[in-house]
Amino acid sequence: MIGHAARRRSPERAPTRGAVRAARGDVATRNRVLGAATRLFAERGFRRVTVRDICDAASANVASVNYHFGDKERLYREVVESALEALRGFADQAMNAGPDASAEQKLEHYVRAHLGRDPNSATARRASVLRELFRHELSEPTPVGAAMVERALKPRLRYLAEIVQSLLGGRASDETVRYCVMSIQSQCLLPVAAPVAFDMAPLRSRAELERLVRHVVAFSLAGVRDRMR
Amino acid sequence: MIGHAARRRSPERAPTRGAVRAARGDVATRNRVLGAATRLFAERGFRRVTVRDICDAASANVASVNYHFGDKERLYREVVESALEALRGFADQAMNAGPDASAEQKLEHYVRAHLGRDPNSATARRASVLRELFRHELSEPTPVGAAMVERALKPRLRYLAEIVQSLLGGRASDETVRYCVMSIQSQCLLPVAAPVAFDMAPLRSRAELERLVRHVVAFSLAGVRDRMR
DNA sequence: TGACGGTTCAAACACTTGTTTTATACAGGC
DNA sequence: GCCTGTATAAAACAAGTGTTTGAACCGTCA
Repeated sequence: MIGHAARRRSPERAPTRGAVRAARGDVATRNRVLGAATRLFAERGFRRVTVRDICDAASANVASVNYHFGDKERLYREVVESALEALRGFADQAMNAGPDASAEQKLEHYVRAHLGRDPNSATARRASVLRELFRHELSEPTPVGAAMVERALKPRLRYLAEIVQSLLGGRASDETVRYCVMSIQSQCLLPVAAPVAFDMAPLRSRAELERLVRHVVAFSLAGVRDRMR
Repeated sequence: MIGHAARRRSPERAPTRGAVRAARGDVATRNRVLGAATRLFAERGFRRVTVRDICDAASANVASVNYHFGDKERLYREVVESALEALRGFADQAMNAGPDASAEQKLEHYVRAHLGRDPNSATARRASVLRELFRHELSEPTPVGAAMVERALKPRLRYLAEIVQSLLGGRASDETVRYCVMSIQSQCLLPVAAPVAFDMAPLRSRAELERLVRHVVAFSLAGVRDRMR
């Protein structure tokens, strides 16, 4: 499994091109497998999905995972890679409140991108795939998880640090900034990471989401400003 | 596995008593297995531990799990049960700041119990077992997880709600109180639930922990008070 | 002492899971 | 036509996993 090299000989040279059959009506098997794997890995995590689950869901043969991706782990890596790629749009949007936004407006925009999004929107769903994958990585770490932190989370923390620094007028220690970032990001992450912990499971109404966003923004602004003195 | 009844016939009547051998030098096999299982489940979660792992660690035979506990799932349940029991001391302490403590002092005491504890203390280690178990439950839910939320988390949220209500002077809506509780508890939980996300992995010094506690308290007090207006 | 009963052990069983193999189908180049 | 390379299918393989079995061990007590 993950962390071990493929057992015997790995098909180093991936099937170069071709997909002759796929030119016709149906989606290429490779894509169907990738799609099913994305859905299932997000639902259950790496270990709790079998290649048979994936291939059944994709109406493909058991061997197709190994044929098209080498092994289960590389399929997982490709799923994560695609999710990270698809998330770029989300991240760009969350970290772009407009050219002349104040620090307060940036913070509100950032929080809203995380908590206030209609869960049925396309970006929200793509973002939620990565979030689910990440959630599973927390308790079931694979070497892939580090890449997710590095590419998806770290940039946001840096962006948030800029906002906080700006709010504090540059008069705070690095440690204070780090703690404020942690406090804010915790509020953005935990409710979605552990919905069960807060009875957040039922999907909230748009109005309720908006009140939640306003709460987190107000709470955090007050918290940060208190640290200024 | 979990969620399914035992396959053939389960030893309904647990081995009544006895443990004749254990009266002597060594710890009873049952206890060794329970201890090893606690450690391993906390480390890796239910599915990623095999009964052979447990029995090896406990220097016991493979059959001992099924003999003493019926099956792997019931062993897990007993581990969680013990952890919940052991945690009671921690919870009592976290939710008892002394007879005449102010709401502010209660909050500080509560936060310190969660974030500011020397990770090597006995209570902290017992609490961390349950936290680890819970962390795994987040991404790999078993029927046992609900009990953990109900018995370990819900009471704390209620206690925190009392503090917040007191801080707000009873002049806030239930929703506001709920959101404040969420904001505070998020800060108490996430850093320990997802240390990798915040570079919190290296154990912090006592002084650093103390500063973190003070930050969370100040940040949260300011946040709550802001919601009062 | 010898039957009894709780306990332990090595081995086996039944099943799952990732992977490999072997065979077949099919399109394009010779 | 044949040959080659790609793609899919069915079956098999090897390792791992939860569980069961049947014998052996060892105090206890009639």
